[in-house]
Amino acid sequence: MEPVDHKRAVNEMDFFAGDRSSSRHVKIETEHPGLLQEQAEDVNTGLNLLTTNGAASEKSSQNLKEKQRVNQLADARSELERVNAENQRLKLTLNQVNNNYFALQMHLVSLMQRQRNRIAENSEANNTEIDRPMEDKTHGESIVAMQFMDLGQAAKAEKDEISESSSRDQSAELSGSPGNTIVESMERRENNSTTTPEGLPQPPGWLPNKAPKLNSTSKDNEQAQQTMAMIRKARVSVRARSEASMISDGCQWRKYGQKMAKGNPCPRAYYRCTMATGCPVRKQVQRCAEDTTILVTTYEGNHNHPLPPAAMAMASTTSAAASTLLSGSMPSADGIMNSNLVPKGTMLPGSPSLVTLSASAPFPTVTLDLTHNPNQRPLNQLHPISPHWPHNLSSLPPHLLGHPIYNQSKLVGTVLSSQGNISELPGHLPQNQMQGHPVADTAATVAAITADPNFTAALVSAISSIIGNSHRDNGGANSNSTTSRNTGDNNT
DNA sequence: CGACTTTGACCTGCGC
DNA sequence: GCGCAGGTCAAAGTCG
Repeated sequence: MEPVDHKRAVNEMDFFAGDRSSSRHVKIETEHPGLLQEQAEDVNTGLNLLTTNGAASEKSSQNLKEKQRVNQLADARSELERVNAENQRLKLTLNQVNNNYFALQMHLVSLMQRQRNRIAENSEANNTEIDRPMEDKTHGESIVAMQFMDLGQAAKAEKDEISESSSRDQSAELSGSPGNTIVESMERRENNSTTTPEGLPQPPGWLPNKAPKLNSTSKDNEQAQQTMAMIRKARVSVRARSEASMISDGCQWRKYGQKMAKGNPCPRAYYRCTMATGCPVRKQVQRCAEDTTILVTTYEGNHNHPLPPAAMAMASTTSAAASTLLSGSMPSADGIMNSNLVPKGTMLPGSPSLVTLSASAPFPTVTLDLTHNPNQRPLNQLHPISPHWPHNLSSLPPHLLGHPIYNQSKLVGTVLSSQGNISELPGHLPQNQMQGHPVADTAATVAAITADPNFTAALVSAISSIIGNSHRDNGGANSNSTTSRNTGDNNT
Protein backbone atom coordinates (compact mmCIF):
# COMPACT_ATOMS: atom_id res chain seq x y z
CA MET A 1 0.00 0.00 0.00
CA GLU A 2 2.96 2.25 -0.50
CA PRO A 3 1.37 4.17 -3.34
CA VAL A 4 -1.70 4.71 -1.26
CA ASP A 5 0.23 6.23 1.58
CA HIS A 6 2.10 8.38 -0.79
CA LYS A 7 -1.11 9.47 -2.41
CA ARG A 8 -2.61 10.21 0.93
CA ALA A 9 0.31 12.40 1.83
CA VAL A 10 -0.11 14.27 -1.38
CA ASN A 11 -3.78 14.69 -0.77
CA GLU A 12 -3.17 16.01 2.68
CA MET A 13 -0.67 18.43 1.32
CA ASP A 14 -3.12 19.54 -1.24
CA PHE A 15 -5.85 19.77 1.29
CA PHE A 16 -3.96 22.09 3.55
CA ALA A 17 -1.81 23.89 1.07
CA GLY A 18 -4.62 24.59 -1.31
CA ASP A 19 -6.41 27.84 -1.60
CA ARG A 20 -9.38 26.51 0.26
CA SER A 21 -8.88 28.48 3.44
CA SER A 22 -7.90 31.65 1.72
CA SER A 23 -10.71 31.52 -0.77
CA ARG A 24 -13.16 30.71 1.95
CA HIS A 25 -11.89 33.55 3.99
CA VAL A 26 -12.37 35.94 1.13
CA LYS A 27 -15.81 34.56 0.58
CA ILE A 28 -16.70 35.13 4.17
CA GLU A 29 -15.45 38.64 4.00
CA THR A 30 -17.50 39.46 0.94
CA GLU A 31 -20.68 37.59 1.71
CA HIS A 32 -20.83 37.95 5.46
CA PRO A 33 -19.37 41.26 6.43
CA GLY A 34 -20.79 40.85 9.88
CA LEU A 35 -18.47 37.96 10.51
CA LEU A 36 -15.46 39.75 9.31
CA GLN A 37 -14.49 40.97 12.69
CA GLU A 38 -14.65 37.56 14.28
CA GLN A 39 -12.83 35.89 11.44
CA ALA A 40 -10.15 38.48 11.50
CA GLU A 41 -9.87 38.09 15.21
CA ASP A 42 -9.53 34.37 14.80
CA VAL A 43 -6.81 34.76 12.32
CA ASN A 44 -5.03 37.35 14.36
CA THR A 45 -5.17 35.37 17.54
CA GLY A 46 -3.88 32.42 15.74
CA LEU A 47 -0.92 34.31 14.55
CA ASN A 48 -0.16 36.09 17.83
CA LEU A 49 0.29 33.32 20.28
CA LEU A 50 2.69 35.32 22.39
CA THR A 51 0.26 38.05 23.27
CA THR A 52 0.05 38.73 26.95
CA ASN A 53 -3.66 39.52 26.98
CA GLY A 54 -4.90 36.74 29.34
CA ALA A 55 -8.61 36.42 28.50
CA ALA A 56 -8.12 37.01 24.82
CA SER A 57 -5.25 34.58 24.77
CA GLU A 58 -7.28 31.84 26.43
CA LYS A 59 -10.16 32.40 24.07
CA SER A 60 -7.93 32.38 21.06
CA SER A 61 -6.28 29.23 22.29
CA GLN A 62 -9.65 27.52 22.49
CA ASN A 63 -10.56 28.75 19.07
CA LEU A 64 -7.30 27.46 17.75
CA LYS A 65 -7.93 24.02 19.19
CA GLU A 66 -11.42 24.05 17.81
CA LYS A 67 -10.14 24.98 14.42
CA GLN A 68 -7.62 22.21 14.62
CA ARG A 69 -10.35 19.77 15.45
CA VAL A 70 -12.40 21.02 12.54
CA ASN A 71 -9.44 20.64 10.26
CA GLN A 72 -8.83 17.16 11.55
CA LEU A 73 -12.44 16.30 10.98
CA ALA A 74 -12.32 17.65 7.48
CA ASP A 75 -9.14 15.76 6.95
CA ALA A 76 -10.73 12.58 8.17
CA ARG A 77 -13.68 13.11 5.90
CA SER A 78 -11.44 13.72 2.97
CA GLU A 79 -9.50 10.61 3.80
CA LEU A 80 -12.70 8.63 4.08
CA GLU A 81 -13.90 9.81 0.72
CA ARG A 82 -10.59 8.99 -0.83
CA VAL A 83 -10.61 5.51 0.68
CA ASN A 84 -14.14 4.96 -0.52
CA ALA A 85 -13.15 5.94 -4.03
CA GLU A 86 -10.18 3.63 -3.82
CA ASN A 87 -12.44 0.92 -2.57
CA GLN A 88 -14.76 1.36 -5.51
CA ARG A 89 -11.90 1.08 -7.92
CA LEU A 90 -10.64 -2.05 -6.26
CA LYS A 91 -14.05 -3.60 -6.35
CA LEU A 92 -14.34 -3.02 -10.02
CA THR A 93 -10.88 -4.34 -10.61
CA LEU A 94 -11.57 -7.41 -8.56
CA ASN A 95 -14.61 -8.31 -10.59
CA GLN A 96 -12.79 -7.69 -13.78
CA VAL A 97 -9.89 -9.82 -12.72
CA ASN A 98 -12.22 -12.48 -11.48
CA ASN A 99 -13.79 -12.70 -14.88
CA ASN A 100 -10.57 -12.54 -16.79
CA TYR A 101 -8.97 -15.05 -14.53
CA PHE A 102 -11.50 -17.62 -15.49
CA ALA A 103 -11.01 -16.92 -19.16
CA LEU A 104 -7.28 -17.24 -18.70
CA GLN A 105 -7.75 -20.40 -16.79
CA MET A 106 -9.76 -21.95 -19.55
CA HIS A 107 -7.08 -20.98 -21.96
CA LEU A 108 -4.49 -22.59 -19.76
CA VAL A 109 -6.46 -25.79 -19.68
CA SER A 110 -6.53 -25.77 -23.43
CA LEU A 111 -2.80 -25.24 -23.62
CA MET A 112 -2.09 -27.97 -21.13
CA GLN A 113 -4.18 -30.40 -23.07
CA ARG A 114 -2.42 -29.49 -26.26
CA GLN A 115 0.87 -30.11 -24.59
CA ARG A 116 -0.33 -33.42 -23.36
CA ASN A 117 -1.60 -34.42 -26.78
CA ARG A 118 1.77 -33.64 -28.23
CA ILE A 119 3.46 -35.78 -25.65
CA ALA A 120 0.96 -38.52 -26.26
CA GLU A 121 1.59 -38.36 -29.97
CA ASN A 122 5.29 -38.66 -29.45
CA SER A 123 4.93 -41.57 -27.12
CA GLU A 124 2.41 -43.15 -29.40
CA ALA A 125 4.91 -43.03 -32.19
CA ASN A 126 7.14 -45.17 -30.05
CA ASN A 127 4.46 -47.34 -28.63
CA THR A 128 1.27 -47.39 -30.62
CA GLU A 129 -0.78 -48.97 -27.91
CA ILE A 130 -0.14 -46.49 -25.15
CA ASP A 131 -3.07 -44.50 -23.89
CA ARG A 132 -5.60 -46.80 -25.41
CA PRO A 133 -7.53 -47.09 -22.18
CA MET A 134 -8.09 -43.39 -22.18
CA GLU A 135 -9.50 -43.44 -25.65
CA ASP A 136 -11.69 -46.37 -24.87
CA LYS A 137 -12.97 -44.76 -21.76
CA THR A 138 -13.86 -41.53 -23.43
CA HIS A 139 -14.83 -42.93 -26.73
CA GLY A 140 -18.45 -42.05 -26.58
CA GLU A 141 -18.55 -38.46 -25.55
CA SER A 142 -15.12 -37.29 -26.47
CA ILE A 143 -15.61 -38.09 -30.08
CA VAL A 144 -16.73 -34.62 -30.86
CA ALA A 145 -13.73 -33.13 -29.26
CA MET A 146 -11.50 -35.46 -31.16
CA GLN A 147 -13.20 -34.48 -34.36
CA PHE A 148 -12.21 -30.95 -33.70
CA MET A 149 -8.69 -32.08 -33.24
CA ASP A 150 -8.86 -33.92 -36.52
CA LEU A 151 -9.00 -30.78 -38.52
CA GLY A 152 -5.38 -31.19 -39.20
CA GLN A 153 -4.64 -28.07 -37.32
CA ALA A 154 -3.69 -29.49 -34.01
CA ALA A 155 0.00 -29.59 -34.72
CA LYS A 156 -0.08 -26.21 -36.33
CA ALA A 157 -2.06 -24.83 -33.46
CA GLU A 158 0.47 -26.15 -31.03
CA LYS A 159 3.27 -24.68 -33.00
CA ASP A 160 1.67 -21.34 -33.37
CA GLU A 161 -0.05 -21.16 -30.06
CA ILE A 162 1.95 -18.35 -28.62
CA SER A 163 1.93 -16.15 -31.65
CA GLU A 164 -1.63 -17.11 -32.28
CA SER A 165 -2.67 -15.84 -28.94
CA SER A 166 -1.20 -12.48 -29.57
CA SER A 167 -2.56 -12.18 -33.05
CA ARG A 168 -5.91 -13.35 -31.82
CA ASP A 169 -5.79 -10.66 -29.24
CA GLN A 170 -5.17 -8.07 -31.84
CA SER A 171 -7.81 -9.29 -34.20
CA ALA A 172 -10.30 -9.53 -31.43
CA GLU A 173 -9.56 -6.04 -30.33
CA LEU A 174 -10.42 -4.92 -33.78
CA SER A 175 -13.57 -6.89 -33.80
CA GLY A 176 -16.69 -4.98 -33.11
CA SER A 177 -18.52 -8.09 -32.10
CA PRO A 178 -17.12 -9.09 -28.80
CA GLY A 179 -19.98 -11.28 -27.93
CA ASN A 180 -19.39 -13.67 -30.73
CA THR A 181 -18.68 -16.46 -28.47
CA ILE A 182 -18.63 -19.97 -29.66
CA VAL A 183 -18.06 -19.92 -33.33
CA GLU A 184 -15.94 -16.87 -33.49
CA SER A 185 -13.51 -18.08 -30.92
CA MET A 186 -13.24 -21.32 -32.73
CA GLU A 187 -12.94 -19.56 -36.02
CA ARG A 188 -10.03 -17.54 -34.77
CA ARG A 189 -8.44 -20.69 -33.58
CA GLU A 190 -8.95 -22.38 -36.88
CA ASN A 191 -8.17 -19.53 -39.16
CA ASN A 192 -6.75 -16.60 -37.35
CA SER A 193 -5.89 -14.65 -40.43
CA THR A 194 -9.39 -14.20 -41.75
CA THR A 195 -10.47 -11.32 -39.64
CA THR A 196 -11.94 -8.64 -41.78
CA PRO A 197 -9.57 -5.76 -42.37
CA GLU A 198 -12.08 -3.36 -40.99
CA GLY A 199 -12.68 -5.53 -37.99
CA LEU A 200 -16.37 -5.10 -38.43
CA PRO A 201 -18.88 -7.46 -36.96
CA GLN A 202 -19.53 -10.35 -39.20
CA PRO A 203 -23.00 -11.23 -40.29
CA PRO A 204 -24.38 -14.34 -38.74
CA GLY A 205 -23.91 -16.48 -41.79
CA TRP A 206 -20.35 -15.59 -42.56
CA LEU A 207 -18.69 -18.59 -41.06
CA PRO A 208 -19.40 -21.50 -43.33
CA ASN A 209 -18.16 -19.67 -46.37
CA LYS A 210 -14.71 -19.22 -45.07
CA ALA A 211 -14.33 -22.06 -42.71
CA PRO A 212 -12.13 -24.66 -44.34
CA LYS A 213 -9.35 -22.75 -46.03
CA LEU A 214 -6.93 -25.41 -45.08
CA ASN A 215 -4.34 -26.90 -47.32
CA SER A 216 -5.95 -30.27 -47.12
CA THR A 217 -7.75 -32.70 -49.29
CA SER A 218 -11.34 -32.40 -50.33
CA LYS A 219 -12.16 -35.12 -47.90
CA ASP A 220 -10.64 -33.11 -45.14
CA ASN A 221 -12.58 -30.11 -46.31
CA GLU A 222 -15.76 -32.03 -46.19
CA GLN A 223 -14.99 -33.20 -42.74
CA ALA A 224 -14.04 -29.71 -41.72
CA GLN A 225 -17.30 -28.39 -43.07
CA GLN A 226 -19.19 -30.93 -41.08
CA THR A 227 -17.20 -29.99 -38.06
CA MET A 228 -17.85 -26.33 -38.55
CA ALA A 229 -21.51 -27.03 -38.92
CA MET A 230 -21.36 -28.75 -35.60
CA ILE A 231 -19.39 -25.89 -34.17
CA ARG A 232 -22.14 -23.54 -35.14
CA LYS A 233 -24.48 -25.66 -33.13
CA ALA A 234 -22.25 -25.87 -30.10
CA ARG A 235 -23.91 -24.72 -26.95
CA VAL A 236 -22.92 -23.40 -23.61
CA SER A 237 -25.09 -24.31 -20.71
CA VAL A 238 -24.92 -22.44 -17.43
CA ARG A 239 -26.32 -23.81 -14.23
CA ALA A 240 -26.86 -21.28 -11.51
CA ARG A 241 -29.04 -20.87 -8.51
CA SER A 242 -31.50 -18.09 -9.03
CA GLU A 243 -34.88 -17.16 -7.73
CA ALA A 244 -35.61 -15.15 -10.81
CA SER A 245 -36.97 -16.84 -13.87
CA MET A 246 -33.92 -15.82 -15.82
CA ILE A 247 -30.40 -14.94 -14.85
CA SER A 248 -29.20 -11.49 -15.64
CA ASP A 249 -26.52 -11.63 -18.29
CA GLY A 250 -26.65 -8.11 -19.59
CA CYS A 251 -28.30 -8.87 -22.89
CA GLN A 252 -31.82 -8.09 -23.98
CA TRP A 253 -33.94 -11.13 -24.64
CA ARG A 254 -37.36 -11.64 -26.03
CA LYS A 255 -39.34 -14.69 -25.23
CA TYR A 256 -40.69 -16.43 -28.26
CA GLY A 257 -41.87 -19.71 -26.96
CA GLN A 258 -42.38 -22.01 -24.07
CA LYS A 259 -42.72 -25.73 -23.99
CA MET A 260 -43.12 -28.44 -21.49
CA ALA A 261 -40.08 -30.63 -21.79
CA LYS A 262 -40.35 -34.30 -21.16
CA GLY A 263 -39.22 -35.40 -17.74
CA ASN A 264 -39.32 -31.95 -16.24
CA PRO A 265 -42.39 -30.40 -14.64
CA CYS A 266 -40.95 -26.96 -15.21
CA PRO A 267 -41.53 -25.44 -18.62
CA ARG A 268 -38.66 -24.54 -20.87
CA ALA A 269 -38.64 -20.99 -22.12
CA TYR A 270 -37.10 -19.90 -25.39
CA TYR A 271 -35.53 -16.51 -25.80
CA ARG A 272 -33.80 -14.74 -28.63
CA CYS A 273 -31.46 -11.81 -28.41
CA THR A 274 -33.09 -8.52 -29.33
CA MET A 275 -30.11 -6.24 -28.90
CA ALA A 276 -29.72 -6.19 -32.65
CA THR A 277 -32.02 -7.10 -35.46
CA GLY A 278 -31.19 -10.47 -36.81
CA CYS A 279 -28.98 -11.51 -33.95
CA PRO A 280 -28.99 -15.29 -34.13
CA VAL A 281 -28.25 -15.88 -30.47
CA ARG A 282 -30.89 -17.82 -28.62
CA LYS A 283 -31.11 -19.27 -25.23
CA GLN A 284 -33.23 -21.73 -23.38
CA VAL A 285 -34.07 -21.31 -19.75
CA GLN A 286 -35.37 -24.12 -17.66
CA ARG A 287 -35.36 -25.00 -14.03
CA CYS A 288 -33.72 -28.17 -12.95
CA ALA A 289 -36.20 -30.91 -12.24
CA GLU A 290 -34.26 -32.19 -9.25
CA ASP A 291 -33.68 -28.78 -7.72
CA THR A 292 -36.01 -26.05 -8.85
CA THR A 293 -33.74 -23.41 -7.40
CA ILE A 294 -31.23 -24.21 -10.10
CA LEU A 295 -31.73 -22.38 -13.32
CA VAL A 296 -30.25 -23.92 -16.43
CA THR A 297 -29.57 -21.45 -19.20
CA THR A 298 -28.34 -22.75 -22.53
CA TYR A 299 -26.84 -20.32 -25.02
CA GLU A 300 -26.62 -21.02 -28.70
CA GLY A 301 -25.13 -18.98 -31.48
CA ASN A 302 -22.95 -15.93 -31.58
CA HIS A 303 -23.89 -12.30 -31.33
CA ASN A 304 -23.55 -10.16 -34.42
CA HIS A 305 -23.35 -6.93 -32.49
CA PRO A 306 -21.28 -5.34 -29.76
CA LEU A 307 -22.26 -6.18 -26.26
CA PRO A 308 -22.61 -3.82 -23.34
CA PRO A 309 -20.04 -4.19 -20.58
CA ALA A 310 -22.61 -5.84 -18.41
CA ALA A 311 -22.96 -8.61 -20.95
CA MET A 312 -19.28 -9.01 -21.49
CA ALA A 313 -18.70 -11.13 -18.46
CA MET A 314 -21.15 -13.77 -19.46
CA ALA A 315 -20.05 -13.60 -23.06
CA SER A 316 -16.43 -14.05 -22.11
CA THR A 317 -17.20 -16.81 -19.68
CA THR A 318 -19.26 -18.76 -22.14
CA SER A 319 -16.81 -17.99 -24.88
CA ALA A 320 -13.94 -19.32 -22.86
CA ALA A 321 -15.84 -22.45 -22.05
CA ALA A 322 -16.96 -22.91 -25.59
CA SER A 323 -13.55 -22.30 -27.04
CA THR A 324 -12.16 -24.88 -24.70
CA LEU A 325 -14.79 -27.29 -25.80
CA LEU A 326 -14.33 -26.57 -29.45
CA SER A 327 -10.60 -26.66 -29.32
CA GLY A 328 -10.89 -30.30 -28.46
CA SER A 329 -8.87 -29.74 -25.38
CA MET A 330 -10.95 -31.95 -23.21
CA PRO A 331 -10.24 -35.63 -23.41
CA SER A 332 -13.22 -36.69 -21.45
CA ALA A 333 -16.78 -35.74 -21.03
CA ASP A 334 -16.26 -36.16 -17.37
CA GLY A 335 -15.16 -32.63 -17.38
CA ILE A 336 -12.21 -30.50 -16.72
CA MET A 337 -12.13 -30.82 -13.00
CA ASN A 338 -12.44 -34.55 -13.16
CA SER A 339 -9.54 -34.81 -15.47
CA ASN A 340 -6.14 -35.72 -14.18
CA LEU A 341 -4.73 -33.36 -16.72
CA VAL A 342 -5.84 -30.33 -14.86
CA PRO A 343 -4.23 -29.27 -11.63
CA LYS A 344 -6.70 -29.68 -8.89
CA GLY A 345 -8.11 -26.50 -7.63
CA THR A 346 -7.29 -24.42 -10.64
CA MET A 347 -10.81 -23.22 -10.66
CA LEU A 348 -11.03 -19.82 -9.15
CA PRO A 349 -13.41 -19.62 -6.26
CA GLY A 350 -16.24 -17.58 -7.52
CA SER A 351 -15.79 -18.80 -11.00
CA PRO A 352 -17.72 -21.75 -12.31
CA SER A 353 -16.80 -24.55 -10.05
CA LEU A 354 -17.47 -27.36 -12.47
CA VAL A 355 -17.27 -27.60 -16.19
CA THR A 356 -18.58 -30.59 -18.03
CA LEU A 357 -18.76 -31.50 -21.64
CA SER A 358 -21.30 -33.58 -23.36
CA ALA A 359 -21.53 -34.82 -26.87
CA SER A 360 -24.40 -37.11 -26.10
CA ALA A 361 -26.72 -34.28 -26.95
CA PRO A 362 -27.32 -33.51 -30.60
CA PHE A 363 -24.77 -30.74 -30.34
CA PRO A 364 -21.62 -30.46 -28.28
CA THR A 365 -22.44 -28.72 -25.08
CA VAL A 366 -20.26 -27.35 -22.36
CA THR A 367 -21.90 -26.89 -19.03
CA LEU A 368 -20.70 -24.41 -16.46
CA ASP A 369 -21.99 -25.48 -13.13
CA LEU A 370 -22.18 -22.46 -10.87
CA THR A 371 -24.28 -24.11 -8.25
CA HIS A 372 -21.50 -25.73 -6.32
CA ASN A 373 -20.27 -24.08 -3.18
CA PRO A 374 -16.49 -23.90 -3.38
CA ASN A 375 -16.31 -24.10 0.36
CA GLN A 376 -17.58 -27.62 0.12
CA ARG A 377 -14.89 -28.72 -2.21
CA PRO A 378 -12.32 -31.13 -0.92
CA LEU A 379 -9.24 -29.58 0.47
CA ASN A 380 -7.07 -31.29 -2.04
CA GLN A 381 -8.74 -29.20 -4.70
CA LEU A 382 -7.80 -25.98 -3.06
CA HIS A 383 -4.36 -25.62 -4.53
CA PRO A 384 -4.61 -22.55 -6.57
CA ILE A 385 -2.62 -21.46 -9.53
CA SER A 386 -2.08 -18.15 -7.90
CA PRO A 387 -1.15 -18.08 -4.23
CA HIS A 388 -2.96 -14.81 -3.87
CA TRP A 389 -6.42 -16.04 -4.52
CA PRO A 390 -7.53 -18.92 -2.45
CA HIS A 391 -7.91 -18.27 1.20
CA ASN A 392 -9.22 -14.83 0.58
CA LEU A 393 -11.88 -15.61 -1.93
CA SER A 394 -12.76 -19.02 -0.68
CA SER A 395 -13.97 -17.33 2.43
CA LEU A 396 -16.56 -15.46 0.49
CA PRO A 397 -20.11 -16.35 1.38
CA PRO A 398 -21.78 -19.01 -0.72
CA HIS A 399 -24.38 -16.70 -2.09
CA LEU A 400 -21.61 -14.74 -3.72
CA LEU A 401 -19.59 -17.62 -4.92
CA GLY A 402 -22.62 -19.35 -6.24
CA HIS A 403 -23.39 -16.54 -8.60
CA PRO A 404 -20.27 -15.42 -10.33
CA ILE A 405 -22.27 -14.55 -13.35
CA TYR A 406 -24.24 -12.12 -11.40
CA ASN A 407 -21.14 -10.74 -9.83
CA GLN A 408 -19.33 -10.40 -13.06
CA SER A 409 -21.97 -9.14 -15.32
CA LYS A 410 -24.41 -7.26 -13.20
CA LEU A 411 -22.01 -5.90 -10.69
CA VAL A 412 -19.32 -5.03 -13.13
CA GLY A 413 -21.87 -3.55 -15.41
CA THR A 414 -23.37 -1.40 -12.79
CA VAL A 415 -20.02 -0.33 -11.48
CA LEU A 416 -18.82 0.46 -14.94
CA SER A 417 -21.85 2.47 -15.74
CA SER A 418 -21.83 4.28 -12.46
CA GLN A 419 -18.13 4.77 -12.20
CA GLY A 420 -18.01 6.65 -15.39
CA ASN A 421 -14.29 6.93 -15.66
CA ILE A 422 -12.76 3.53 -15.72
CA SER A 423 -9.55 4.84 -17.08
CA GLU A 424 -8.57 5.68 -13.57
CA LEU A 425 -8.50 2.07 -12.68
CA PRO A 426 -5.22 0.35 -12.07
CA GLY A 427 -4.64 -2.17 -14.78
CA HIS A 428 -7.72 -0.99 -16.53
CA LEU A 429 -8.72 -1.69 -20.06
CA PRO A 430 -10.22 0.97 -22.20
CA GLN A 431 -13.89 0.42 -22.47
CA ASN A 432 -13.82 -0.05 -26.19
CA GLN A 433 -11.12 -2.59 -25.75
CA MET A 434 -13.15 -4.37 -23.18
CA GLN A 435 -16.03 -4.49 -25.57
CA GLY A 436 -13.89 -5.56 -28.42
CA HIS A 437 -12.10 -8.26 -26.62
CA PRO A 438 -13.62 -10.30 -23.95
CA VAL A 439 -11.92 -13.56 -23.49
CA ALA A 440 -8.41 -14.73 -23.17
CA ASP A 441 -7.14 -11.63 -24.83
CA THR A 442 -7.06 -9.82 -21.56
CA ALA A 443 -4.99 -12.60 -20.15
CA ALA A 444 -1.84 -10.57 -20.37
CA THR A 445 -3.46 -7.79 -18.45
CA VAL A 446 -4.71 -10.22 -15.87
CA ALA A 447 -1.31 -11.75 -15.54
CA ALA A 448 0.26 -8.37 -15.08
CA ILE A 449 -2.29 -7.41 -12.50
CA THR A 450 -2.14 -10.61 -10.51
CA ALA A 451 1.62 -10.61 -10.61
CA ASP A 452 1.71 -7.25 -8.96
CA PRO A 453 2.11 -7.70 -5.20
CA ASN A 454 0.72 -4.27 -4.63
CA PHE A 455 -2.44 -5.22 -6.40
CA THR A 456 -2.65 -8.41 -4.42
CA ALA A 457 -2.34 -6.52 -1.19
CA ALA A 458 -4.93 -4.05 -2.31
CA LEU A 459 -7.15 -6.89 -3.37
CA VAL A 460 -7.00 -8.46 0.04
CA SER A 461 -8.00 -5.24 1.68
CA ALA A 462 -10.83 -4.74 -0.77
CA ILE A 463 -12.41 -8.13 -0.45
CA SER A 464 -13.98 -7.55 2.90
CA SER A 465 -15.77 -4.48 1.70
CA ILE A 466 -16.78 -6.28 -1.45
CA ILE A 467 -18.50 -8.94 0.53
CA GLY A 468 -20.70 -6.48 2.25
CA ASN A 469 -21.34 -4.26 -0.70
CA SER A 470 -21.95 -7.13 -3.05
CA HIS A 471 -24.47 -8.43 -0.65
CA ARG A 472 -26.21 -5.10 -0.82
CA ASP A 473 -25.93 -5.01 -4.57
CA ASN A 474 -27.35 -8.46 -4.81
CA GLY A 475 -30.42 -7.45 -2.97
CA GLY A 476 -30.90 -4.42 -5.11
CA ALA A 477 -30.48 -6.33 -8.30
CA ASN A 478 -32.91 -8.94 -7.21
CA SER A 479 -35.45 -6.30 -6.65
CA ASN A 480 -34.69 -4.89 -10.05
CA SER A 481 -35.08 -8.23 -11.69
CA THR A 482 -38.73 -8.33 -10.77
CA THR A 483 -41.07 -5.98 -12.45
CA SER A 484 -44.71 -5.40 -12.02
CA ARG A 485 -45.23 -6.60 -15.49
CA ASN A 486 -43.58 -9.92 -15.57
CA THR A 487 -41.69 -12.28 -13.39
CA GLY A 488 -38.33 -10.73 -13.92
CA ASP A 489 -37.40 -12.01 -17.31
CA ASN A 490 -36.24 -8.67 -18.48
CA ASN A 491 -32.68 -7.87 -17.88
CA THR A 492 -31.09 -5.08 -19.69
C1' DC B 1 -49.36 2.28 -29.97
C1' DG B 2 -45.29 -0.30 -29.66
C1' DA B 3 -42.98 -3.80 -27.25
C1' DC B 4 -43.48 -7.82 -25.00
C1' DT B 5 -45.58 -12.24 -23.20
C1' DT B 6 -48.64 -16.02 -23.68
C1' DT B 7 -50.09 -20.06 -25.84
C1' DG B 8 -51.93 -23.11 -29.19
C1' DA B 9 -50.71 -24.58 -33.75
C1' DC B 10 -47.34 -25.93 -36.83
C1' DC B 11 -42.88 -27.80 -38.48
C1' DT B 12 -39.06 -30.95 -38.23
C1' DG B 13 -36.27 -34.77 -36.84
C1' DC B 14 -36.03 -39.21 -34.93
C1' DG B 15 -37.19 -43.84 -33.40
C1' DC B 16 -40.20 -47.68 -33.89
C1' DG C 1 -46.32 -44.09 -41.79
C1' DC C 2 -47.11 -42.91 -37.17
C1' DG C 3 -46.30 -40.94 -32.80
C1' DC C 4 -43.42 -38.30 -29.90
C1' DA C 5 -40.59 -34.55 -28.51
C1' DG C 6 -38.12 -30.38 -29.40
C1' DG C 7 -38.26 -26.10 -31.47
C1' DT C 8 -40.55 -22.20 -33.79
C1' DC C 9 -44.30 -19.29 -35.44
C1' DA C 10 -47.84 -16.06 -34.99
C1' DA C 11 -52.22 -14.34 -33.36
C1' DA C 12 -54.16 -12.65 -29.23
C1' DG C 13 -53.64 -10.47 -24.97
C1' DT C 14 -51.15 -7.37 -21.70
C1' DC C 15 -48.73 -3.44 -20.16
C1' DG C 16 -46.72 1.13 -19.86
